[in-house]
Amino acid sequence: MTESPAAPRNFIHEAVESDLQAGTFGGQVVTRFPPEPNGYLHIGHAKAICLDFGTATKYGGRCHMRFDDTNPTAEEQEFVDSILADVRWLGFDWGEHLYYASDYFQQMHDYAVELIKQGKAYVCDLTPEQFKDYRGVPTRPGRESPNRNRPVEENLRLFEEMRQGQHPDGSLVLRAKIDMASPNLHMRDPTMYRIKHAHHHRTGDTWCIYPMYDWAHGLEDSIEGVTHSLCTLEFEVHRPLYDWFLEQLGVWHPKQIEFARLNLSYTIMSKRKLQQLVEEGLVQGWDDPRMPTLAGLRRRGVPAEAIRKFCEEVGITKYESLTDVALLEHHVRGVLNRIAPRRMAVLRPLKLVLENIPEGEEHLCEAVNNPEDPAAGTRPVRFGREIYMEHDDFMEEPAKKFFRLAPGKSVRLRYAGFATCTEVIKDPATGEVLELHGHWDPPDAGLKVKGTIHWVPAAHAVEAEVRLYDRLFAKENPADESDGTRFTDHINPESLKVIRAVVEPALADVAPGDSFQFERTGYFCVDPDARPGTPVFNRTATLKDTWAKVAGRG
RNA sequence: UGCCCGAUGGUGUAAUGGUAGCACAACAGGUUCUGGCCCUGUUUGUCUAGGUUCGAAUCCUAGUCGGGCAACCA
Repeated sequence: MTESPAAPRNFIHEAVESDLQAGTFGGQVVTRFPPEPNGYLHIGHAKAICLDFGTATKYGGRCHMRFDDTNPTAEEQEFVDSILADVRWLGFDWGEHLYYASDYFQQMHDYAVELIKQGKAYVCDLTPEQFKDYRGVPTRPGRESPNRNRPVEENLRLFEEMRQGQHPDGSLVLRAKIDMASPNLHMRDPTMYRIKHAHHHRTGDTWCIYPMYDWAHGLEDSIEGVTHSLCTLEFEVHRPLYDWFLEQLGVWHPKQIEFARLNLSYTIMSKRKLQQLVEEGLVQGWDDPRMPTLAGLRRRGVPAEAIRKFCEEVGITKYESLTDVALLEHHVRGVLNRIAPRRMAVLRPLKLVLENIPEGEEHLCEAVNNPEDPAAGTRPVRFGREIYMEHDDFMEEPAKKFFRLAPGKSVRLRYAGFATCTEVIKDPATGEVLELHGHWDPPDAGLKVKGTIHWVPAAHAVEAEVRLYDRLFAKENPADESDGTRFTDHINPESLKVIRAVVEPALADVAPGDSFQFERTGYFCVDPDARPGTPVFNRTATLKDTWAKVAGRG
């Protein structure tokens, strides 16, 4: 593992340490990451993954990768595959500990029979409407089902009939007999099994009854010898039930500990909402680079290491918070700054003709590949009479503190000496600046200039498609619809701008997934859509732009 | 309104009865062939009211505010 050394301690680690000290679980630490294979993983899951695997690693234990596949109508093999790939990409290794809840279906069934025999579970034929009615509401106790005192033998017979497929979907359920007056709704005789004549992606048609989460999850943990079952806050009210089942059965009893899920500003994390974005075509798929899915972040060019560092830094608490997406961006830049090779790319080209360089004459410049990493070496870049520069690096009437090119002014050309602007060629009709002419001075001319700009040699410029991504939502907390608006109302119309840029020849031959820093512009990652000769780059993040702030202030 | 959980700068967190610290963000400056990186500095915080204590962010009580819970979902 490439985890940074001192992962900060949190209240869960304290609990683990105290269990270790007390010998509660025989000195072991076993955690698990238990996704349901019904969607793609997102950065919120990454927090859980880092916690589950990180805690196990920290205390010399192990973490199980387990699919909680107890609902065949929602789950698919496609999601199993993507989840596995995403966890691996994030940098975690479950070794041989890959499990499926569906592998325990027989064992869970047998435990259910045992509970029936103990008189602690019964088959109930209440309709969903009646069920709801009998359960009551939080402020008032429920009523007992008329089936509650069905004899054990009859319960066994009916449950067996359920298993054999003799009853239609929804006609019967198996319920735990706990307490219809409990202030905790989940303790009011919760459902353990429902009938679903559905094809399961792993067990096929072997089963037509499927266990409910509360019944299944604790058993999965117990069967695998999990010690610390870490989950999000909304399961807190389920804990008494988790404990109740394992106590009745007298089996291995892990400790469930809850923590707050991750919320990111300008982002939505709900699986349902993400699905809606995909289905309504508001994004281009689960791996759209604007999506907070791991697949999307990967395609965007966000390094796994940045996600791990981010997850480590947001910490683990029981307080529901909204983390600033700027913190993620900070780690993205931090990692990429260290490893991304530098290249020159001009996003909005403006031609600059250096009149004192003869046509056809070329100079070779030596460009540094990564100032943060001397081992990355240098590369040659050809330089000649005509170059492309960034349109934004020219101002006909320069603002105060504008250190770039303007009529009569000079700038340094990165690695290639100096340019002084002598003439501005404009479209007479629109006034638009079309081309610049100027004078060139070699690097040793020693002109006193404050600015350096990047450029691409016109004779060797390579055209590229560049996708400029920005945050998907313009509202800090788009998931909050309490103001009467819907999250889709706040989609940032500028979240994607596709442009044609010119890049230096060294960027002509790149592979999908390669990351670069386009000097002075941002970090970019090669998209799988790239074809030989026409690279496609996704903007991962901009560079910090002090000038934009100064200019923005007016 | 029944039960459960929580509350520390703008944001995320640390301090486990003894100097409220770190990171991000913001701001100011230094450095610089990237207005990047790096470096220095500044601003801003313990929800309220009582209580325990020599001493409370921390313990107790009450309140306020926020979140969660009424799928045959997980």
